[in-house]
Amino acid sequence: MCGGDAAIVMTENSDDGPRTIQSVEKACAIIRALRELDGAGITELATHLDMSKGSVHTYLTTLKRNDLVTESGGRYQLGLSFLDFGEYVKRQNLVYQSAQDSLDEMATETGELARLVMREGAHGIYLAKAEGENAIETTVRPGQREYLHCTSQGKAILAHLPTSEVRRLIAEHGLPERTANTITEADELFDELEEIRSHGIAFSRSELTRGLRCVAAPIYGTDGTPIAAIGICGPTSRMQGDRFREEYPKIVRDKANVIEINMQMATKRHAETS
Amino acid sequence: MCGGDAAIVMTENSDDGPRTIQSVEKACAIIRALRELDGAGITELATHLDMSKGSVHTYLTTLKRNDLVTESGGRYQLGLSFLDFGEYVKRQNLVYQSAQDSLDEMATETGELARLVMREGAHGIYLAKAEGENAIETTVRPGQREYLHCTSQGKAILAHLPTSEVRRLIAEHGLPERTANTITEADELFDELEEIRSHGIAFSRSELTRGLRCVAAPIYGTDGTPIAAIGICGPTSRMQGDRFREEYPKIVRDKANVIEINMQMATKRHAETS
DNA sequence: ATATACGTTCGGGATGAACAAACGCCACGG
DNA sequence: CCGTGGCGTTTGTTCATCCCGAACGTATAT
Repeated sequence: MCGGDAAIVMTENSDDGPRTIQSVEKACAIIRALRELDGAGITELATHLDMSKGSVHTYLTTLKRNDLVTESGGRYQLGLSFLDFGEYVKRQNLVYQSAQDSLDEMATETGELARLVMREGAHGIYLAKAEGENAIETTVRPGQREYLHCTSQGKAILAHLPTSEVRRLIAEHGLPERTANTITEADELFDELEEIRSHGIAFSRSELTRGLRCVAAPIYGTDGTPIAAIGICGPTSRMQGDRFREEYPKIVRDKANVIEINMQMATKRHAETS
Repeated sequence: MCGGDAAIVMTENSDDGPRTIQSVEKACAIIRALRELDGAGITELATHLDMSKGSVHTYLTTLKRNDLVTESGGRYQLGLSFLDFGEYVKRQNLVYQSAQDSLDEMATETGELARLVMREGAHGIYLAKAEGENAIETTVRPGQREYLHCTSQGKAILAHLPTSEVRRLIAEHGLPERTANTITEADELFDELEEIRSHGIAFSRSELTRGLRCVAAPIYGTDGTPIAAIGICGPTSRMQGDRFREEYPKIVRDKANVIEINMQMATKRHAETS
């Protein structure tokens, strides 16, 4: 036998779940690092990620060949291809396609800011907005992620997910605190979700930004689970009384419904052509 | 000797240039395929890419863990993280930051569509636009790539690159034909570039879209090479006479200059703070 | 009920990724 | 002018890792 007894070595992915390609994980780590560092050199990345210089170099060459990173003068940065993919992902998204018109209408009818957020796991991802005449300016950027439990739109989604699913998300991600108003206790969250269900609408209470108030409603996918949410956001001063309690909730619910119908029609159309 | 004569095997990356990580190449291929196919199942991808099902599954699991793809009901799609990265890449881009205001001004002053294109290799990447009162609608989307030789903005960049570099690009990519008006002969291209240099401005001649005309000027980076271009685009009917030959070229050149200065100031500021 | 198609899991063997060290290059500074 | 340090790049070798193929479980359709 060549080599004598085979030493039983600790191969395999330790144990953390299903098999993964470690090279791809490393490539993803490099991409994330390039973002965090706003671009970097090879040595910098190597120390940051605890890899050998040679190895980092090979990875970067590969990513560069695939246009995911660019290099100039020894400095590597994320490439503009991401912009291309990002636009693609957005436009190909069914909710985005179906919501565009309704968002615009919401904005012009209310004069405020209308927003679309989509769920991905425990996060809500801000997809699109439409600005009314008096719309506030926000620093939120498309693609930005935020935990569902700390935005009104996120809570609108959570409220209509199965309780077991919500518990799973809490167990997995906890309830990270974002501002002093963030709900950090599970019981408190469930009370709030209960209230949202009874109203059919989620209100925010300045959880992320002081003085900002939102009215949000969920959008259901074809499978009956909430997959997104739309909302109207404005300053507390204008988001009050009847408008805040009756008018805007009605608008938001109506538009959410229109969007759902648009989505259903689009899926039907798609099924027919294939 | 363990194993007898070692069979000399053809390992290594065949020969095509520098070493790359093949797993990462495959991951990139999968990402591209998911885009082409607008999402796909595992078997579909496996046949499309000529890989084994098991292998594709492992890759997709890895990409899913890193939020680059999402899965629902056995159907895999590119994830919304790309939107996040795309926005990041855009906003972190120095040219984009410096050009925003100038673009808006160009649009309001002319009433037409103002555009910003950035170079990446042999391609121009459409980065941003500003719409004037009468701006035409285009189907071009941020992040979209087009060869430099078939847009006015691309030619504005080419004209001010070293001739050797232009030759290299032609040798590597050729001059693919996009419409009947595309320049496909190197000599013809060099004549046109010569003319652009003498005017200091690039005019389009409906190369990509019938009835569309542009006036474009390059934007130089700190190293003295053109790295981007801005342009005013409108219908041939309005892009005529003095406006087309004098007024708009002047505006475009001026704004390009402002953008260059903005960029220099930004880099200086950045250097100081570090 | 049977068959087909699909996603998933798993072992074993070949391939390829990682390391480390050396190299070339440039910019400083002695 | 040469030495020195920092950087990106290259390369040989070794061992881990990824790939294949085949089996399994499940859902859907005939």
